[in-house]
Amino acid sequence: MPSSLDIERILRSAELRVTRPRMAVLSAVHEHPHADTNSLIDDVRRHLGEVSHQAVYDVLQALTAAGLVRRIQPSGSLARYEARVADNHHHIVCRSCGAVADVDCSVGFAPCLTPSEAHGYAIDEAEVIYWGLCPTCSAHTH
Amino acid sequence: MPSSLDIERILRSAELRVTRPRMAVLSAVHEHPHADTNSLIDDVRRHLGEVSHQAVYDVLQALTAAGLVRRIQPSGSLARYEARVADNHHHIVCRSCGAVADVDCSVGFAPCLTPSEAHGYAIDEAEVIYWGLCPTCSAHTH
DNA sequence: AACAAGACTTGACTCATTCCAGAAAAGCCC
DNA sequence: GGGCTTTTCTGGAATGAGTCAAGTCTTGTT
Repeated sequence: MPSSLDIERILRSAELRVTRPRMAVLSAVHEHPHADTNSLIDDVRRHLGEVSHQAVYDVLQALTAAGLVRRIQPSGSLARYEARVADNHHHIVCRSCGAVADVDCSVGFAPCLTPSEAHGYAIDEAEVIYWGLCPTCSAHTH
Repeated sequence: MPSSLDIERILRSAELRVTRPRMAVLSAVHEHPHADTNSLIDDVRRHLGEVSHQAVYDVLQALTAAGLVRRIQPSGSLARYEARVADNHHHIVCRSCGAVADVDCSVGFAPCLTPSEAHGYAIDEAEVIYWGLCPTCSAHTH
């Protein structure tokens, strides 16, 4: 888990100003991968006291634009954020409880980046989401 | 394009009652693949006159539950529906205008259904979304 | 220390989607 | 076809994530 000095260094290396909300949000994303925006807001407030939700939205957008954080949004769930970026991994989402887990790329490097027919699109990313039931939920259905 | 008789047959085969809104919605999804809910509402009203948006939402949910229609919702766009189901195809989404195109499965049958490590999840579907720029938008950026 | 650019706060607002309760229609049995 | 049950449709109001805009405060710099 990155120390607050690490966090600061990460922000500076992305040429982002270092502010308390930004530190807190980036730490929160590192500590709680796949957390949705509301959880992050709660977590940030737990550390800093009152922070406007708008600030958190802004920060998340800035971090995403800077590539420090990745936004994922499986159908039907809220926006979630994670700090693992640039390593081409994918996600498993539980249909029942919405839990998210990481999966490494199944077919080696940038596997699915070549669809059979691209219709003239210039493709730059292949996002893979596996749907299923997490261990807990599949246990409950028996 | 299915005739209204086909549409009726499809509904009955799924044990759904045949109502005018359902016929209209299912036709609209067949005619406009990847249309969002509002476009579908407009289209249905063009054919039937006034129909409550609630009815369209209900019908879409019923059709989705019955497996006659598939709901897709790429990050940041509204819910979209398509009538191609159960053939394991994927989508290309334009980052700029949100246009959606179909792509057949890149690696043959159910390709990505085997992640390297499933974390105990029981996986039933692999959803792949390719992100990029559609021909029109990539032309405009030059 | 002071400046300019960039962040944060506040509060109102948008808009897709959902909830609710009553009215209407469809399917089914006779 | 008529009556009964069940499901669907209507209309309006509510929910809630996310956005906008104007003003104030910070950060990093000169």
